Amino acid sequence: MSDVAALAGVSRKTVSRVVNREAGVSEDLLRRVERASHQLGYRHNLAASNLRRGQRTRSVALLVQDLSNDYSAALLRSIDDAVRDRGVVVLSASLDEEEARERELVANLISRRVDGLILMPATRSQQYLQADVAAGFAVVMIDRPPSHLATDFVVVDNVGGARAATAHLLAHGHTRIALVSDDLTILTARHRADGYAAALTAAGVGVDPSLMRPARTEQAARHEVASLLGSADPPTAIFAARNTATVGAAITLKELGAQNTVALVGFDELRLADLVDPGITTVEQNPSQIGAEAARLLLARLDGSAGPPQGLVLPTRLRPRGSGEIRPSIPAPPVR
Amino acid sequence: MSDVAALAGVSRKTVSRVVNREAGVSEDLLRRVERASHQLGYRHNLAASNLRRGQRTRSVALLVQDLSNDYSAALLRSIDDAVRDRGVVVLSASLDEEEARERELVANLISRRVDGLILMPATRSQQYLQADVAAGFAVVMIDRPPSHLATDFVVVDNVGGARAATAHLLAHGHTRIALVSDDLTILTARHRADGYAAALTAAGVGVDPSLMRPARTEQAARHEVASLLGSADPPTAIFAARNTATVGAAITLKELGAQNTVALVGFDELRLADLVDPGITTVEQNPSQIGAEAARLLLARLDGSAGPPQGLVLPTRLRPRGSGEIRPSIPAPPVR
DNA sequence: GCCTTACATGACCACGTGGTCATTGCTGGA
DNA sequence: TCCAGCAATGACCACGTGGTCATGTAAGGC
Repeated sequence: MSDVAALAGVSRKTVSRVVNREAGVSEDLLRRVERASHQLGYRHNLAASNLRRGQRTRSVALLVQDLSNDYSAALLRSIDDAVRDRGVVVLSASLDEEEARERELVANLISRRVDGLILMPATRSQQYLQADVAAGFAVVMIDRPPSHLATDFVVVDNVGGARAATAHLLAHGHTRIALVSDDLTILTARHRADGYAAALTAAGVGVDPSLMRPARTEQAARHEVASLLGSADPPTAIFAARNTATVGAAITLKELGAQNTVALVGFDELRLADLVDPGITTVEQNPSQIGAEAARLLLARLDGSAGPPQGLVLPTRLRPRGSGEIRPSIPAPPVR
Repeated sequence: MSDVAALAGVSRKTVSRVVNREAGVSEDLLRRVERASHQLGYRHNLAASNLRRGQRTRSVALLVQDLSNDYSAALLRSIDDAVRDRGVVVLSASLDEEEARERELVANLISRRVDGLILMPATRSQQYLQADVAAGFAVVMIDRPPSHLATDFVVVDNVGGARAATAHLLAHGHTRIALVSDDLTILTARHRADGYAAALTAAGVGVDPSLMRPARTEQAARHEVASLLGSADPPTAIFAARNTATVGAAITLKELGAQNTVALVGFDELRLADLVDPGITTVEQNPSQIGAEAARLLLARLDGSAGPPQGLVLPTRLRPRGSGEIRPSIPAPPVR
C-alpha cells in the first residue's frame, strides 16, 4: 500500500480510502491510485484489515466425519450457498470420528478467528468449547446434538426414522430383522438402534442381539451381511442404518442372489436407489435442508440474535422402492 | 495477550515465548503464564502472528464447479488429507460454471492470502491470474488445463477415455451411437466429444450431428435420451460423457424398458454402477488420485520448487459391467 | 478583500503479534 | 573480591491496515 501511495504521489490513507471505496476522494486522485494499484499488482490484505478493524473474518468452518461422503458434500454445498452472498468463505475438514482431531482442528480454527463453526461432533463431550461459546463464538451442531454444551443444533429424527423403517418391515410380515449400523458408540447410530428396538418391542417381537451388527465401513457391512445370511437362523429382512451399510448390504445381497428374497430398508439417500432392481427402499433425510438450516441459525447468531439455544429436529421420509416391500419367504435349504 | 501478561506478572514478550514454545523460559514463569492464559481463555491470534512474521497463512483453496458432486467431494477429501499434517486448512466453493463467480472468489481468496489455489476453471482464460502467479501465488489447475496461463495442472485423458468408450461400443457392433454430454463450450466436454468423433471416424462411421446432445443437468439428459429414442432413426447405443448424463440416461432407459436393448457407456464413476441391472459400463477417472497429485504439486511449489509448469495427464479406465456390452438389436417397430 | 464553510487530504496511532537487542541477575574461576 | 560469561527477561519496533482528527485549500457571501 505504501508503494502504491508513493507511485500515485498520495498518502497511504488515500489509497486506503480508494480501496474501501470511501466517498470524498477526488476523481483525479482516484484514477491515479487505481492506475498505480493495478500497475504494481497491489492486493488488499484482508487479514490486516480485519485486525485493525477488529471485525469478523467472514469465514465459517464445517467439520464433518468424512467430506467425501455424499451427505457431507451436500451439507457443504448448501452451507456455501447460504453464506456466499455475504462474502463469507467456508473452511472444511474431515474428523473420521477421531476425538483428538476434532480438538486440534477446533483450536486451529479458533486461532484463525473463524466467525462460526458448524460441527458434526466426534467427541463425546463438547464442554471444551464452553469458554469460547460463552465468549461469543457461534457454534451449531449438526447430525448429533451437543453434549455438555448449550448450542443450537440441527438433527433428524433418527429414532423416528429407524422406527418407521423397522415398522415398515414388520408390516410386511418380517420378524427376523437384522440391523447393520455404524458403531454404537456414535450417538446417531445408537438412536437408530433405539428406534429399531422400539419398533420391534412395540410389535411384540423380541430384540435378538445376534441380529445387531455394527459395521463402520462398506466392507465391514458386506462381511456382516454375508455372515448373517450364512447363519443357522438367518434374518428375512435387513435394516441398514447408514448409507455405506446400505450399499454394502445391497451388493452382498445381489452377490448371493438374495436381492429378491431378503428385504432391505436403508437409511440416507442413495443417488441410484431408483435404478437398482428392486429399487432400494430408504428412509431419507435431506442434507441440503440440514445445511441450510444450520447456516441460517449460525448467521442469525452472527447477526446478534440472543436467546436460548435452538434445536431443530427435522423429519425423515420413508420412500418405498421395492426392496423394503419384499415379504418373507420360507428359507431355502442351504446349498451344498 | 496483554491481559495474560498482566495477570501472570510478566511482559507480553514472555507470553509470546510461551505460546510459541520457545526455549529459555523458566519453569516458574511458564506455569504462571499457562495458568493465566487458561484462566482468561486466551486464544492465540494466527492472523496477527502471520502478519508480523510475514509468513504463509497455512491455507489453500479449492474451487470446483459443484461441491455436492461426488467427484468434487472426493477431490476435496483427498486434498484435505494431503495437507492436513502440515496444519494447512482448505477453503472451498462452487463456481457453477460462472466466470464472474470465479473471478470474485479468486480475488477474495488472494485478499485472504491463501498460500495456493487448486482450480477447476470456469473461465475461458485465466490470464487475469498472470500477475499473481508471477508474484509467486501457487496455482494448480485440475480437470481442465490452464488457458493463457502457465501453471501446473492435473487432468485425465478425456479424448482417450471418450475414444475408448466409443470404440468399445463400435466393437460391439454399434454404428448409431449417441453422445449425451455437458455443454460443448466446456473444454472437458469438447475433448470428450472429440474422442467420440475420432473413434467414429477411425471406424469409418460418420458423425451424425443429430445424435450429439448437450445436456447440462440430469433432467436435461433424461429429456434428450427420451427424444433420441423417440426419433425416427434412434441410436442403438449411448455414450453419456458425464456422471449426471449417465444417471439421466440410465433412468430414462429403464423408464422406457430399454435398459437391456440400448447399450450405455458412461464417463465418471458411479457408486452403485455394480448394483444396477445391467451393471453400467463406465470409463472411470480417479478423483482421489487427481486431488492427491494436485496437492502434491501445490505443496512442492510452496516448498520452493521452481522449474517449468508440470502437466499430469492421468489415464482413464474402462470398466465393462454389462450395459456397454449389449449388442444392437433390430429396432422394434414403434409402439402405437 | 476578508471571513466562513465545506471538502479533500494526510499525520498519527492502534489492532495482536514476534524479532532484535539491551538489561538484569546469577554463577564460577582466578 | 572482581569480572567474564551466560541465561532469563523485557523494551521497542514493525507487519499492513483503517479510524480520528488536524491541516490545507478553494469557493461563496458580505
